[in-house]
Amino acid sequence: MTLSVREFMPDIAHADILEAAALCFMERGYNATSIDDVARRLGATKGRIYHHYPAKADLFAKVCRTGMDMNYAAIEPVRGDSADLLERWTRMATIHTRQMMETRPFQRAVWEGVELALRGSTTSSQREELDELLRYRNGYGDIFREVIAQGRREGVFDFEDLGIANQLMFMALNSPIFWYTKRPGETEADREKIIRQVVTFAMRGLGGKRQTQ
Amino acid sequence: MTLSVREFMPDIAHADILEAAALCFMERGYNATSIDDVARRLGATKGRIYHHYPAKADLFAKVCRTGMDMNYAAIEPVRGDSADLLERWTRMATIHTRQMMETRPFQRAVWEGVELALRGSTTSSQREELDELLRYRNGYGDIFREVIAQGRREGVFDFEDLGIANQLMFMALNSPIFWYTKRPGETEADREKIIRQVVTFAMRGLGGKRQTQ
DNA sequence: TTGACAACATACCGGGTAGTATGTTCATCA
DNA sequence: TGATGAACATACTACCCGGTATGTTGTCAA
Repeated sequence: MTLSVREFMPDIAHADILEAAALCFMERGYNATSIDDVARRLGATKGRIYHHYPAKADLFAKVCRTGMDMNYAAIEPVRGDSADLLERWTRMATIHTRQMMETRPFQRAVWEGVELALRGSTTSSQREELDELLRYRNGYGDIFREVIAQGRREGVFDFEDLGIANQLMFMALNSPIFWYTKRPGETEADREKIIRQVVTFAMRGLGGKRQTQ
Repeated sequence: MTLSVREFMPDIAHADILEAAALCFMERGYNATSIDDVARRLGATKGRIYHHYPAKADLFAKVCRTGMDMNYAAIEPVRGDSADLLERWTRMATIHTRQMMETRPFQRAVWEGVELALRGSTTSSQREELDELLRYRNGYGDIFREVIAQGRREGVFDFEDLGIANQLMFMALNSPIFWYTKRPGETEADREKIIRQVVTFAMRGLGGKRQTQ
């Protein structure tokens, strides 16, 4: 049961702006999105946005950070779970994948933000913000990394290089941000079926010993 | 044995420009890359580029198409392979993954081009070029899709939805374009080890019955 | 040797956009 | 009730970049 964007946001006015920004960034990418685009989607003008955010880069950074905040909040309940390790990983992966689908605009911003940070060819002002996003995201990734590392020690997972395995796992779990779109008559069962396939693919890929069928 | 960019290109002058453009597009993305950036990398000026390409979009499209050309050429030899189906898939996947690593700048352009095409928020002039790239790329994807579909019928693969399985498979096989970087003292054996892990992950993810260890 | 053309370089223009400076409205509170 | 400031809208500027128009150099053929 992940959080909706609005529920998670304390400030409603900001949530409006952030949602519109996230949608624009998802549809056109950071560079191709103008502040006027975001304002137009809000039915407002630049003034409103620049009143709350000093620069476009700050707005983007806020969208990214909000996306990661939601991810952290979503998996927090199962982190200290005392369940079987493979079961814990499955819960985490399921929650994560669902998160990718339900908050897709924010997660695509995170993806692009990480790409921008890794390229590193930006001005020093937004450089720091993007680096912080990268650290924030790596911290999140480490949570999964530790689980699959322990899983390998316990013999429930089987892979060679931990870094590569983690990358491949996240590529699979994150992939819905690229190809998932909510269909008109889509039910909760449909979504669960998609999530199950993604999680199963990743688990098998990691050499998981038990089938999550 | 994949083709190098220069070997594959018939026109040398064009290869210079395309390589420089691919590197720029990889480092900064399409929108953030100016024609002057590409020219500067070439040690030239805009004039040289605009003499050969009518617009920035055409240059980008050519880079993408070149990337796909190389992919098609690389897997062509094993398409009609009479080997065991899982073996054939493994060869194709291995070649594809190696291709992602060796021609990474071009493949990242392809990735961004597909993203741009799917977003569809571009002017009608480059719209047609991007749509053609999309078809070109889908044709390539269908080659793999048919193999894993047949594999499922023969019982060597096991997955639910064919479309989702194909997406997940390509996410894994393509992933090196995001995280792979050639290390200083890297050997051919190192590269093969990486490729093997990627291919193994994808094969297991697809429910492949035999281990490629 | 000269005309013609390819292959560039140089100089310039125009549109789009981030950011700013300046209104304007409305609620709140002394 | 008037002053104050938040929350915007409006109007404007400066800059970057795609594209073009024009100049320059070398080559090659007749």
